[in-house]
Amino acid sequence: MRYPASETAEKHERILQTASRLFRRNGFSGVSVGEIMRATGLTHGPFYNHFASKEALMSESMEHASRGSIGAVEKAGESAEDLLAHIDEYVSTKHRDEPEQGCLLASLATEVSREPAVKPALTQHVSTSFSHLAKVWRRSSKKVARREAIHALSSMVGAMVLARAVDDPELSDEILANMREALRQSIQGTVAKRG
Amino acid sequence: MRYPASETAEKHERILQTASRLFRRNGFSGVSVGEIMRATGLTHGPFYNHFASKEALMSESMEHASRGSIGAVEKAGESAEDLLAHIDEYVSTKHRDEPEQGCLLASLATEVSREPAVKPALTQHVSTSFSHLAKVWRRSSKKVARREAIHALSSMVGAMVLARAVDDPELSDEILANMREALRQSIQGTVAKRG
DNA sequence: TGTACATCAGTGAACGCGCGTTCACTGATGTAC
DNA sequence: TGTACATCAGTGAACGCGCGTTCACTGATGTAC
Repeated sequence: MRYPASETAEKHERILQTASRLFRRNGFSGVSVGEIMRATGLTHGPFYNHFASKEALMSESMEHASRGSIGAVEKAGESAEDLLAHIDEYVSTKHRDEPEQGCLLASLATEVSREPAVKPALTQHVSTSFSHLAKVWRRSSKKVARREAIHALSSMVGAMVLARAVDDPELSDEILANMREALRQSIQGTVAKRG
Repeated sequence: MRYPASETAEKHERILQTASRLFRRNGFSGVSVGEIMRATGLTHGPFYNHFASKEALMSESMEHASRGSIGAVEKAGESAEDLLAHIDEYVSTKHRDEPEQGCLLASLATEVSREPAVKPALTQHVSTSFSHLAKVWRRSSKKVARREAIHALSSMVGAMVLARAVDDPELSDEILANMREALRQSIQGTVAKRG
């Protein structure tokens, strides 16, 4: 049957929202189209009224998640204090235990490296993140600022990936606590100096 | 038909070898049992003479890959020079482009975080790696040594994950080059001091 | 304003496919005598 | 040393299952007159 036109866009949005959460929790290959539609409260058939394929949804949901989180990264780039606050949130047990609303790089980057269709969306997100974060080192040279931004973001992603993959809760907590401390030291050291 | 007993152990080893390469290249869910057996030169039936399940193979192949690579990590822990040499190999375009013989953390850690059966093997690998790498900071306190080891390994893994996920070759190269430089700076700074 | 009809998002059964896994069977090897 | 037979890794057809995707159909909505 036909439905009010106004609902279509809203449903599209809800599918994206659900997909981006489920993908971050279980990975692209760990979630079926049917599951996403069921979780959205629809049957699986009309999926193809909204998206050309699962691959297309993967890419769009990545853009959706990026739009939803890039604001926090921008804020983190405003000052060393903002960056340190962002790091404390990012490199936390809460973020480790709740991937579905967390960083898309930590949950999906490895799978994206095997899914060419999703790479452009992720590349955009990474590139923008570096630019935002580099602003923290505005008193240093562009070269140093960029290097430190890359170092910081890579460390955060790597620490989260390892903390989630490890079985031993103590080791996992230790990875996060040490990384927060290491980043704090590193940032306080580099932001102060001129490059 | 029955085959010489001597061949059985050798075939088991070959399956592990093939699996650990294919898993690192395409991920656990990106490789089927049939593909692994075919690549090993066997039919898929006898797989279950060697392994209880695909999950069991995933775990054993992780241990196999760990055994094959932990020596390089041990070597890296011998001195700051050895660590820097290891970093130059690890954070390289060659390693980025050849995941099948590369670091299992960079290729598989995210998937392992959703595969409880494989976590113990990976945890062991991570734990041992930290211990080996921490030796580089033998003149610092245990606490600082461990923190720097965690920082270094997480950065390396994170940089590799991002470099592989990104579409733009220039950005990817830039991530690697900057991370090598950032790690060099960081290690030269911290190894020199006492903690 | 009321009526007739075209639209098209949603429905849900069905498709082909590849997956992990099972199993009755084969036959060279290894062993008992 | 020679023969008879039990062993068991390898064979390959077959299994049930869930996947991504398709499609003939439905019927309330929006539109033409």
